[in-house]
Amino acid sequence: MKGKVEEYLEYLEKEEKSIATRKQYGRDVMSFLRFAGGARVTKELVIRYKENLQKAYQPASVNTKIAAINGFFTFLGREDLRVKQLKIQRRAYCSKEKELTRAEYLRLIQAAESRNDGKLALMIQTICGTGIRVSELSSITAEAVQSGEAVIYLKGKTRSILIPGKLRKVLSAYMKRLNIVSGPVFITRTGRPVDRSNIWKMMKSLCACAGVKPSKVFPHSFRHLFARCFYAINRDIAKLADILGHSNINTTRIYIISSGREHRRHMDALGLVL
DNA sequence: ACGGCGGCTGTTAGATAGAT
DNA sequence: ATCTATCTAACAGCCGCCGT
Repeated sequence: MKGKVEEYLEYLEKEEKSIATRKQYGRDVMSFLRFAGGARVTKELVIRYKENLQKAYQPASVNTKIAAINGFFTFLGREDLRVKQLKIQRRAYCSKEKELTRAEYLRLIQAAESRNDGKLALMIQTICGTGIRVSELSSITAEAVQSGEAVIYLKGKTRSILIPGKLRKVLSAYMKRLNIVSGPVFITRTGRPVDRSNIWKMMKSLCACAGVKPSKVFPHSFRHLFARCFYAINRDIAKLADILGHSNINTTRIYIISSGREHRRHMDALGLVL
């Protein structure tokens, strides 16, 4: 089986799977083969592997690993070895450990300003003001700011998002100050778009100064804050899905599920317990 | 020391194929 | 036609090295 892994990866490439997927699958298949340790692969063995995974990983992670080896078995023509994924119930509320409030957001911006990191303050506001993903930040170009519209290509599709007027104004001023006339607005001294791991690091470094729990501060939490604020104001989930670039409303629902606190309040408000 | 940058593992967001 | 299971692609978190 080991010899077939290379072929499997080549096959995935021909199937136009992305590099990230191929790397993930390659790693997962190899870790299964290490578990098998050269023994003949049987359904029982695969099931035992699955049980082992469950002890060490989150259910969702177990499922990605199963997806990888299932694909491998199908590639080998061994459908009989495929195992079922774990079932996961959708959460009705999210933990408040991760839910960033508006007040905390403002404190973070202030913290960035006060340490003269205007770039970071603007990057955060750009993500939060448009709802884009951190990897989409490089799509915010000088051209996009001028036209007020950014075209984003990700997850195999393109979409365009609007840059709100106020944000355009502050970004223009920033660009003028740094003499940026084309290409991505947020660049490093080498001229390349700021790397996401650095954005992550910078955001975390603001926490102590702003008095915000670090667990709440990471690039995606600002996208969530955008979604919650948007929904709180106009209650239009279909429109929100368009802006976030979701082709499926179910995905959008993840963003607006109420916090545990709010969920509890709603349930108390029912008044069914005397 | 400090930001830039690449890379690794585990987790989650999000699209899609297939069942109902 | 809609919902769900499955699959895929990205993010989170972290580390280590590098050049300034």
